[in-house]
Amino acid sequence: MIELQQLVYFIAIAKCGTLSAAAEELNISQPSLSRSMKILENELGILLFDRTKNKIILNDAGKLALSYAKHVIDDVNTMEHAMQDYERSLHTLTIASVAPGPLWSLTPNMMKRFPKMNISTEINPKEDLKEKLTDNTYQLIVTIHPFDNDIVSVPYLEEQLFLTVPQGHPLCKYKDGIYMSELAGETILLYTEIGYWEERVIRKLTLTNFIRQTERSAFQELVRMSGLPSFVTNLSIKDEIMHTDSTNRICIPLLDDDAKIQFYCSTTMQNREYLNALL
Amino acid sequence: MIELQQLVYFIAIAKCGTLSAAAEELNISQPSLSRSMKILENELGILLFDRTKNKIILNDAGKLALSYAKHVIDDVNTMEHAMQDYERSLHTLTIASVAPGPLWSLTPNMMKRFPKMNISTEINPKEDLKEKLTDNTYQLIVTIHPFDNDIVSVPYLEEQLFLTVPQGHPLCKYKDGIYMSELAGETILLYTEIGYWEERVIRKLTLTNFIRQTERSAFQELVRMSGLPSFVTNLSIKDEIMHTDSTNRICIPLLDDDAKIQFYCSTTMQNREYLNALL
DNA sequence: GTAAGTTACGAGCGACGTAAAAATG
DNA sequence: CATTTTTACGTCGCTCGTAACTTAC
Repeated sequence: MIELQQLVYFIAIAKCGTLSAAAEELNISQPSLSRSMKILENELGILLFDRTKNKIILNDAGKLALSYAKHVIDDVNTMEHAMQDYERSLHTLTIASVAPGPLWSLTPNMMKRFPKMNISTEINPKEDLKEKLTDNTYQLIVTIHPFDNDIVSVPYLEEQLFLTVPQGHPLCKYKDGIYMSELAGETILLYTEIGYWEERVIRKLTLTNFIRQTERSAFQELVRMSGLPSFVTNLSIKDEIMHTDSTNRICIPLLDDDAKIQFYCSTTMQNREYLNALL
Repeated sequence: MIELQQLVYFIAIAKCGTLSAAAEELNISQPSLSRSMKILENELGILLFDRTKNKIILNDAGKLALSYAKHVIDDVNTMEHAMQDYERSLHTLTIASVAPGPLWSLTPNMMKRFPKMNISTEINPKEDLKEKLTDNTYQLIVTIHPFDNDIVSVPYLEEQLFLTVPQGHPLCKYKDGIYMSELAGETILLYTEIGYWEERVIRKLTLTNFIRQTERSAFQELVRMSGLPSFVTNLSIKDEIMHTDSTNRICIPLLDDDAKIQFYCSTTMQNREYLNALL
């Protein structure tokens, strides 16, 4: 039987041009390499090199064999990588959510519950979460609706949108609640990485001016320094409370139905142990 | 590095279901097989089997690995066969001719000149001989025209068509020569494997009746027994002369231009040594 | 108890490296 | 004379097989 190592050696010789150079690169002795190639030639039943007394070069058969050998080695490498990827996937829990809020508690929760797993999270407001759950791209998804058909779903968290404004801001008069329609003409600071909230609320506020900021820390700095209104939710408020206190901002609940989302956490039947933590 | 043998073992286990059965089939001991699989698992970095104390079955990773392993082994087998085919091709001289006549002398000629080669011959009256010479399907071709452009051609033989009839047959009056047009209405025995002659002459004799025979010996028997006319050529006549004598048949040359063919023997530049024998 | 898999141990084959030889430019 | 390949030889390691052990049906 051909040995893979022989093929690797053979490819190295083709690449390096001489036995000596290839042996150097392969960290083996040159006599060993010479022998290996003779054995390979015997196994294939055909000479792969034109040999003169002090020169050895691929002949036509060698060139033919080279293309096959590369193919075989490529396949072996593909196999090894595929198996490594699969092994890694066994230790990776990928969570996708339509909005960031649920991940703030779900991620640490899962890290504690499955300490040996690599937790990978992703905000994906698109429609393909269920599909990617089924094809195992994701093992856990957070959406705004439950699923059935071999998918297990549980209600997870409810997220309520608030507007925060500094003390003394004109909007303070709505401190018991405000409707989105009343934000027309206002300028509001907006953190951009909010997933489905963008589509759910922000796109509808066509008469409101937004100052967008993608960097979380820069956004928080702007909130503190500018005195402009911004959004928070019941889920984000723990992060923001420090700033809320230090700047004396007040939280105004948004009263529209759209300002409240019930999230559901779903996974496949075979991964349902991931949901036990939430029951 | 993975060993191909390990993959072969692995595939055998998947096929046989148990280590014992696979070891039996592979003609190795079962402990050896058990060890090989553990080593393979180590090399791939992932367990391929679910092991209970006295049972071992492929897990999901194993099923994944199996498909890759089969692919790798297939490629190796393909490589081995390709190299064997190539090796064989180095020892095979394939000659194609548009008609059988030239092969009767060319084949023994080449066998004597290249005694280590396997000589393979083929009658091919189609237009693709030059193409198949270039792609090395054929190494030597016999056609009715010479070629140029990296192809070496030499005139080889001239073949002249004759009609043989028994003594006393009405056509004997044409013993100095006959035209094809004068064969209208005659019934003639025809050996079918005549390549280009079929198209060159036979198809044009629309008013002549043919009794076709594919088997050479049966054809010769028919010629001897029936007293019907048949065709011979200057190249075939050595085979037929015995019958000609024993049955007192006479040969009548066909006088049309079409009844004479000049053949050319051609090969590629790299194989031009094959033509040296003919110069 | 039989059949299957794993562990332990000893033997043999094979691959490797060093050293030396042969050949070319 | 330097570079390259091949041959010879001794050592080390790997794989194999036998034997013994464990476990399940």
